[in-house]
Amino acid sequence: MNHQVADDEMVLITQYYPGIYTQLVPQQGESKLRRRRKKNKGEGSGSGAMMMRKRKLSDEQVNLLEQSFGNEHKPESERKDKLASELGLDPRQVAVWFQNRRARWKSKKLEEEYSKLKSEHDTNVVEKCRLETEVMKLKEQLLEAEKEIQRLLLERFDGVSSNTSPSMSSFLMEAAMEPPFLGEFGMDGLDNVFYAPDNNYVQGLDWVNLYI
Amino acid sequence: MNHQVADDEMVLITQYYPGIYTQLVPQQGESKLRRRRKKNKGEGSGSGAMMMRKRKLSDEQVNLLEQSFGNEHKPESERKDKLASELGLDPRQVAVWFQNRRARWKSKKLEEEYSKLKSEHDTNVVEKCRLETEVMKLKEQLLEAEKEIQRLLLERFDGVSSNTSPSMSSFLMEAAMEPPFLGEFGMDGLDNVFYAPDNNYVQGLDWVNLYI
DNA sequence: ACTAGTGCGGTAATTAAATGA
DNA sequence: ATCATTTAATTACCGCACTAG
Repeated sequence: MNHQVADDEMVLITQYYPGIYTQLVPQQGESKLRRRRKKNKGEGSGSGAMMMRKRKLSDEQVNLLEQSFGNEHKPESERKDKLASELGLDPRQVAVWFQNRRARWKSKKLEEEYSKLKSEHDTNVVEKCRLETEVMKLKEQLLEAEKEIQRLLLERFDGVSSNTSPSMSSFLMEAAMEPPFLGEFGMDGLDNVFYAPDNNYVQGLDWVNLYI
Repeated sequence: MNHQVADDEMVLITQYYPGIYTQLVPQQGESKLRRRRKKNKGEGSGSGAMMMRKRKLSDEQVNLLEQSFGNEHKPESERKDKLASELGLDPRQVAVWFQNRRARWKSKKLEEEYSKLKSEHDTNVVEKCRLETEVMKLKEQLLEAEKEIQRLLLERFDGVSSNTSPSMSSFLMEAAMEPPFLGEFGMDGLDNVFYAPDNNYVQGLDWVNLYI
């Protein structure tokens, strides 16, 4: 009960209001090639110099506006004017409403995209970790296999290093002779495309609440 | 030189303004354990109902406010009051300014965090792709190695399937007998921790400009 | 319990700069 | 190139919630 001075009451304000945008403008054909009247002649609607300013649209007004926004975020001026007359609002107010609504929509979208991206990112981090482990494991197995092959070959020829499939053996050699457990795997053709910050710290949305 | 219409002019407005917030509060000791009782006495300051309201802070005022914001995002009331008197502003305006500034800072921070996260995410996607390829390659090699081992073993015993190191062989078997070229690798212990949308579409920031 | 003070989210409105026809 | 519209940034206010005395 501390500040109900003039909640959604009228507040007297000396404010020039944008013209009346009366729909009784001589309709000059097109929908996009007219409309000016910024230098409003204050007398319009309110007639007196003072205008009443309602601060906060009624639920009904908001509902209709919101519904229209659902249909199209950026309606034509004609649509806006029609809305204005239907709602008993100044066309200017409707225009302003849509502008602010778009801005709101945008930042909301940003937040949504952020959390979506965040969860995606997190799964990828986990996945990446798993893949790295997988690679290490496979390299180790490959090394063991190669050792086994060497053992079998040596056992067979006892000192001679000629085998039956040289191309495959060298192919295996190449892979198995890499130093295992390294975490980096060549960066074959994708160097320097992105810098890799590699900071896998997963912070929540807490930063929004700490200033400094 | 295009918009000096009435930049920092005055506009008459009927607005009750919160009291004067005199800075002559008796300082009661601590820095964190006081602060309450601003006793603003509403009718104060303006007393007359009409107030002058400057419609846009001067550069100087904004500069000082911005500087203060750099020091601390959420200054004490006393600090705000001091600022107000230094700048010739209503303490209310200063409070409002800080509030709006914080909101702005927050959404800006959100945008920054978003693009940071985005680039991180992109590098991870690339990395993940690379690792998957690596895994496939290694599995293939492992399969080849296992075939080679089988070949050598068969060649040696000609029909009998007893080898010299059974544990290692089964260990290799397990890995090499998985169907290669599959793109999924077990999901060992990490199932259902995160749902994996797996949509690697990399959209830019274009969505911000398309409504509908 | 009561009350004042503050922060925050949401919203309305205005202005400057960018864009478009 | 003027005029109209849109976006981004600002300023301000309300309503709610929380906190502290």
